[in-house]
Amino acid sequence: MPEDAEQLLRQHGITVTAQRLAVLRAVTEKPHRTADDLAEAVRSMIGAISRQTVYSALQELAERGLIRRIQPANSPARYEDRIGDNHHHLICRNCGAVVDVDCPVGAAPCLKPCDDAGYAIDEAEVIYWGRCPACISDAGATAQRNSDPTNHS
Amino acid sequence: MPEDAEQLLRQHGITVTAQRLAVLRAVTEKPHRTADDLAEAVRSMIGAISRQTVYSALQELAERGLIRRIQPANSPARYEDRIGDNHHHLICRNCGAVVDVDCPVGAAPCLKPCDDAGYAIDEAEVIYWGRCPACISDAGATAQRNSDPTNHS
DNA sequence: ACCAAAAACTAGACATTGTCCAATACTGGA
DNA sequence: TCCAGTATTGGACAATGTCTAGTTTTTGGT
Ligand SMILES: [Mn+2]
Ligand SMILES: [Mn+2]
Ligand SMILES: [Zn+2]
Ligand SMILES: [Zn+2]
Repeated sequence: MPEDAEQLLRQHGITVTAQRLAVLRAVTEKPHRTADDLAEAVRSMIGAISRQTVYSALQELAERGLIRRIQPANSPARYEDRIGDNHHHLICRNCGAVVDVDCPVGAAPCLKPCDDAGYAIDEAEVIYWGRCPACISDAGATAQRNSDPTNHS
Repeated sequence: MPEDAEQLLRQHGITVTAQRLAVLRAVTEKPHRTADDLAEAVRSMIGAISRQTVYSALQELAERGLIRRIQPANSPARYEDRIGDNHHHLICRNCGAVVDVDCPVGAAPCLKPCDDAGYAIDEAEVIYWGRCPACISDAGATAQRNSDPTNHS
C-alpha cells in the first residue's frame, strides 16, 4: 500500500525491503523513539525483525538523509523523520520526554561562536534541559515521595 | 601539599580521601578527559584506584558542584573544573577533540525557545559540531587514505 | 519466469560504558 | 584510641551498540 515509501527509498539509493519499510514507517508514526521502541513497533507490523537489522536500517536511513538521529545525555539514541529544518529539542531531566523546538533561524549552523578555534563548524546543536509540565505537577503533588523518573513520554 | 584542595572538599561537605583528592587534581590538570583517562592519571599519582571509585568520586564532585560532566554523542562522559560560567563546547566530528567556547551571555539558560511547551528550563546546552584544524589538514593531505578517526586531542 | 550476483537479514558473540552490591578499609569526632 | 559512619574495592551485572559468518532476499539481465 505505501507505494510512495518504496519509491522514496529507491530515490535515495536504498534497496527496498520489508524491514526497512517498516522501520521507516515506525519512525514516521511517532517521533523521538528509541531503537528498542522502534523494534517493538516494527514487530507489531511485520511480525519479527532482528535487533541488528533495526540498527542497520536506522543507520542507513540516517546516512541517506531520510531520518535524523539525536543522542541526548542519559538516553539511548532517538530517531525522527522531521528533517531539514534544523529544529532543536526540549528534554525533561526527570522523565526524558522530548519535544520539538523550532529554530528561529532554520539553517544550520544557526549559531556561531565568537571564536571558532579554526574548526569548520557544520551544526550548532541546542538542547534545552528542564522539567516537563507533568513532572512539575508530580513534584508539587507527591513531594519527594517517589524520586524515580516516571514515564511522561 | 595541596592543603587548599582538602579544604575545598571539606567546605563542600565532602569527606577527604586520597582518591578524591587525586581525582579532583586529575580533572583540574587537563579538562575534558574521560573517566578512563582520569583513572590512568590518578594511578600515576597514587599508584592505584578502582574503576568504581573513580566513578563515585566524579559523581560526588559533580553533584556538589566542584566539577562538571559533559556527555557528547559518540563519546564517554568528560569532566572539567571550569564551572559556573555556562560555557559551551566545540567538538570535532572526526577525532572528538573538545575545546571550550565562551557563552556570550554567561548565565544559564542563555537561550530561550519561543515556545517552552510548559517546561521549566534550567539550561540551554549548546554543542558546535565540526572538524578541527588538524583533521581538516589531514583530509587535505592524505585524502581518503585513512578514514579512521585519528587522535588529535 | 529464471538465475546469478549483490545486497540485506539474522543470531550470537563481543565491546564499551556505566551501575549495583556485599565485604573490607578508612576517616573524623568523642 | 575507639567507634560509627563513610568510602573503597572487586566482581557481577545492565544497557546500548557493533562485528561477523552464514542464510535469505532482492535485483538486473536473460
Ligand atoms: Mn525532533
Ligand atoms: Mn569545557
Ligand atoms: Zn518529565
Ligand atoms: Zn579532529
